[in-house]
Amino acid sequence: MSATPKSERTRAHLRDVAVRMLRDVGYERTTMRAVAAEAGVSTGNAYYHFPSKDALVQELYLEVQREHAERAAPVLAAGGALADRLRGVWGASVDAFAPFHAFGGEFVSVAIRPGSDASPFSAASAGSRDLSRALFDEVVAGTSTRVPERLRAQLPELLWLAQLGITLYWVHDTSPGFARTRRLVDGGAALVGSLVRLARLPVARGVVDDVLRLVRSVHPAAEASPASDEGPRGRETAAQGDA
Amino acid sequence: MSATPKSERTRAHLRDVAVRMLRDVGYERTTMRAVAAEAGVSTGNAYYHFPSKDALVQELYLEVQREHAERAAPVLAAGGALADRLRGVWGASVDAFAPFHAFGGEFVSVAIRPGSDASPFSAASAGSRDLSRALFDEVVAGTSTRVPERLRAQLPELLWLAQLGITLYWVHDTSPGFARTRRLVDGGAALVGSLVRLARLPVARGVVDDVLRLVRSVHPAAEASPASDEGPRGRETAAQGDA
DNA sequence: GGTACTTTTTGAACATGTTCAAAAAGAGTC
DNA sequence: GACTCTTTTTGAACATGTTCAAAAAGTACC
Repeated sequence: MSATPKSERTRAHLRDVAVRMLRDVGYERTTMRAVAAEAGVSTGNAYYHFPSKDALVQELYLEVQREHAERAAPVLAAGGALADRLRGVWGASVDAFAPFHAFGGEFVSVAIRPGSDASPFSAASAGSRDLSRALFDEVVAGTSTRVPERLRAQLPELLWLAQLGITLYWVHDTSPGFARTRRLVDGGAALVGSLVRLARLPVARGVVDDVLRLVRSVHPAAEASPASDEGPRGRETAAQGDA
Repeated sequence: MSATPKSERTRAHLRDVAVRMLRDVGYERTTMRAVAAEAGVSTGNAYYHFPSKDALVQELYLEVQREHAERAAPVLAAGGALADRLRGVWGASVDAFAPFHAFGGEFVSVAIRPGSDASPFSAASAGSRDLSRALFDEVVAGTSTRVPERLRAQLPELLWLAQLGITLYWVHDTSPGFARTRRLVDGGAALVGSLVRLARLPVARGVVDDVLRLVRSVHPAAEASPASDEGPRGRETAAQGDA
């Protein structure tokens, strides 16, 4: 781990400078030359420690995700209804992401590119992704709302995907105080509550099963209908959805 | 319109070369210098006719959208159940987009950036956006399925947003023949059919209204709760959702 | 056809992300 | 300390998107 302490210090310093710069002046104006200069090393050296600019952005994501988790913690500790927990966790993301809204578009643009290390589905993002996913496992696990057994397994992932969708919406949201995004969060959370309640009714059972089956069949790690689905395909990374 | 015929010819030639190149070698390898050289003009001249590389990508979108509309036409002409029409139109997009899958990620990345001309919500995209939206107006208008009145007004836009989501999924889809995306299309279409049917039941009425109200309240062109919502904000363009 | 004006075109220039060969610094061994 | 060998660091180089001042071509009017 601590290869050479000297090298490790250079790396850490570069990361700190980069994260601070990304936060303060955005993606575009955070040039590799500027980061390197600010850190007191050469441009090439920055590339020795980080394979690309995206790799630096990745470090930022990790910080933001930690911030989100921290803000969500009290909500998760409190127990309560699913809708309330969801509202709390989704809402916490709006607060945690707020400082980055000005450059959110740039970050999302970088993150959405399939090959990008910064993609929420990439192997490189495993760290921040797992952090974020765990929040929704906890949302479901710790709620007093009775969640039908059939739903329990897949619900957290769906809520995480919804989190991505909300973030995508937020990036485009220019309303003061992100009022629209907050309406989306509040309404969405309430809706999920209603739907979960509704899912218990016999009329809904068919549709619920359809949805769950569809989600499963569409999941990259699918149970594979024609057997040869996820075999010798090495380059593929983790999960992916539609956000 | 036909300002100077000479200038117009240069512009058209640049556009044709660019679209062909984007189709054949992708976004990155289609450099402005290469486009200009291939068209037999200087680099600066390309910038005289198109303000940015994104503007050229915009031209590609228009072509692809036309292709989609063309493939969807027979389905739309045929009438029938909502689910079938949807499956046809969404499925047509998979076929129409297929030649660009290799570079789909690059295009989406460009399109997702809020300020970008290539964004599906930008003013510059009005042309291709309207083309695409009209498809879903027609899907709903021409179906034999009985769609509850409350739904009719908003359904087309929701389906269009779903189209964006499907495209986003497709971009990440590495399964052979886009099998996963096709499962998503088939399952999604069937699901919409079921849900519309379900929406007629009294139990569902409450949730349906919640959804519709939420979508409205979250729409940029919202009826504005605190009155000062869409006032003196000139730079804002058209609609936007979460895809 | 010449003169004033606008539109179009050019090519050099700039800052960017990234690469790379070579230099410098470290680490281990005698 | 000198000698290998690896790790780290450097700075110049490359191709990119974009800008810009100036040249060329076109147009309108005398």
